[in-house]
Amino acid sequence: MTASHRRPTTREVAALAGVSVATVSYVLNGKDGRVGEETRRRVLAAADELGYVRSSSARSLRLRRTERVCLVVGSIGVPAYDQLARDLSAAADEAGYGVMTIVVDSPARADKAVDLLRQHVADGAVVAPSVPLADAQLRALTGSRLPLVVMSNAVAPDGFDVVRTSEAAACVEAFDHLAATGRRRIAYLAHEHELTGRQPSERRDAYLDALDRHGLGPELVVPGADDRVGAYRAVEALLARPDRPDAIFAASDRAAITAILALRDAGLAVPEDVAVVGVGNLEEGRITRPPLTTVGPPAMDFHDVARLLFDRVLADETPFDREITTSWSFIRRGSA
Amino acid sequence: MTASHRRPTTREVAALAGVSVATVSYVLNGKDGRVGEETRRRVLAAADELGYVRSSSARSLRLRRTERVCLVVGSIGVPAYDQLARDLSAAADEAGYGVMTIVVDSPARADKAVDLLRQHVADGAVVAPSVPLADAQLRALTGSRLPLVVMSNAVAPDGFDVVRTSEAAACVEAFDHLAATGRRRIAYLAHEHELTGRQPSERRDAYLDALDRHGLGPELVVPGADDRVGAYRAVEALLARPDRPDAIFAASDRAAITAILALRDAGLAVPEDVAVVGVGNLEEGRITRPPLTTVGPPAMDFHDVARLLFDRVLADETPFDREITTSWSFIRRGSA
DNA sequence: CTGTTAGCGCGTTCAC
DNA sequence: GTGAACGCGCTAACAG
Repeated sequence: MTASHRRPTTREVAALAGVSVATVSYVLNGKDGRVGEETRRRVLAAADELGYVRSSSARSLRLRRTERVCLVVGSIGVPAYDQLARDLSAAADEAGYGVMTIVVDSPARADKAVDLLRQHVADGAVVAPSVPLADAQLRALTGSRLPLVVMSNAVAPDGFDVVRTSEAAACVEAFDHLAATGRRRIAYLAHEHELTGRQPSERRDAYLDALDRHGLGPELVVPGADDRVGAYRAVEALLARPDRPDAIFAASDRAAITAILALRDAGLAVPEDVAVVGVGNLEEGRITRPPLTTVGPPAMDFHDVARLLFDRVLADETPFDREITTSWSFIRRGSA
Repeated sequence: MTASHRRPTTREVAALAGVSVATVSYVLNGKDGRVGEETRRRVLAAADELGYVRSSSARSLRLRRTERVCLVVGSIGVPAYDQLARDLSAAADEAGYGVMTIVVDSPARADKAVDLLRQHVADGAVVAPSVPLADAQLRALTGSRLPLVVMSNAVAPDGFDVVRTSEAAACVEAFDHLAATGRRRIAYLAHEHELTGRQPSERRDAYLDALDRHGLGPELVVPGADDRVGAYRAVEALLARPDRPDAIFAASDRAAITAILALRDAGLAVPEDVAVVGVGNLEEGRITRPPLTTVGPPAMDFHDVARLLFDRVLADETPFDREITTSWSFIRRGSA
């Protein structure tokens, strides 16, 4: 492998091997049966000597395919997104594809993400931001014929697959359980985007509805579900209130787990003094004392999502739109 | 915007606007001053009408630049990697670049990652797998003139920048502190890759060294630092031993925090019965009871890394190799 | 059966 | 404001 400044091209390999570029391409792509053994060897030797590596841009241009997929998420470091990233990355790897990640944490970034996607930086995308894309943005993407899997409860399949969660019923069940066991003052520990976003939150709607149906006090919604430190502080603040809650429903398991800790640190018993319910069904909920009662899917995995995407990406003709719903349930353990 | 099957090209926009493709390109890239206002408007209108979006592959090919960077990490869902991903993503976003993520969790994947990188799927990369790349792999990458920032204590700059952490001294300090406060049986809660990998671990070396210097018992190294559930189980197992430890040094803060919980659940006092030290200096260590004593950087951020990379990526000529060392310290809070 | 010729994919930019 | 070359790999059609 000779050192040189410009990357060698198939032309140079061909020249060195004394063959045409076509032959080089056939050899390098394993299209054997078209090339004699001896020639094959010469080409490989030449490529090796020059340190030839094909240009992925040129290849993508010619193939009209990038062999990359894109993951659009709301943030990094959230259990569900991380798992999605892992599962998609594993599936991509298996298919010989790469993964681009775009973090969409503002409307401006959403626009930029849509632009990028329309420029065909990837052959398909899983779209799962915490704030769903606008209809117009989705249409822009399907308009550019990009294979798409959208994770959202707010849209129906329309040129793309949809993966949704049916969380409402399970949440209702959780709140009914809290009410039935005598909780009168239920606090809701919310994600930031539930408070600022325009999108409805099934969880919070279930909360408001339950308060209403059971004739329970004024709503008590505070932020703090996004991270553990925030959750701890939020719970501390809740406990300092004169109308201290006797139950906390946290929009994330991480926050709920932290709530249990904060309550214990404050000398309160869970669930006797304060009941705690989380969302997500993290493994970690099994090691708290008491174990965390939660609302969530049977297991956190996104193989389905990855499969839907690659079905579309690798398909010859556009497949029918599909829709998968993951049913959540109320998983009663010890904290409520 | 007319619906059509093939994506429109600059040629078609040019034709519709009655100008040349060169003009279209100039207009679309804001190279004004070369184009009259009226023409400009016509081009823009034509592009809009056709729903023109430029092909990023063609652009990359021509520009010899992908406007993408790559992040190579050992896994997803680990606090430090997640933060790195966030910081890199933010920097990339600002520069109008995208981020590809490659998860390298096996030697085979490392080879594939190096291949991809050599094919120029990105204009530069931050390489930070839990198991460092082999020298030959690094050389293969610098050989293809790829701007590179390597996070590793095991290599010296050589055509790439290196970001290292000086954790040894702080770890030694931590162990000395444990010994000085009378701990005689110190357990080490290790990452899986510390046990299986060939790479030396500064933390564990500091541990072994300390045992030796202070004449402390046989080593007690168990896996469990990788995730919270594993950490909880590992600590339970440690406590069931006849030679129960009186101190636990966990290779991650997440494990250390979990250890505190497990100890409390077992009815033991921290630090009186068992001292706990973590690694990483997570914010979360401030909300445990007692607050977590840890070894780590003053703050977990990777702006430096991102800056180094983009300095290289955006530089006209290859800059000098640089090396940044983040000094860790022993941060004594309540748990030891 | 083995290998070649030649054009294509599409945006960018220099010389006129 | 334009013509045309160029970046580089892929493959259909063709020749020996």
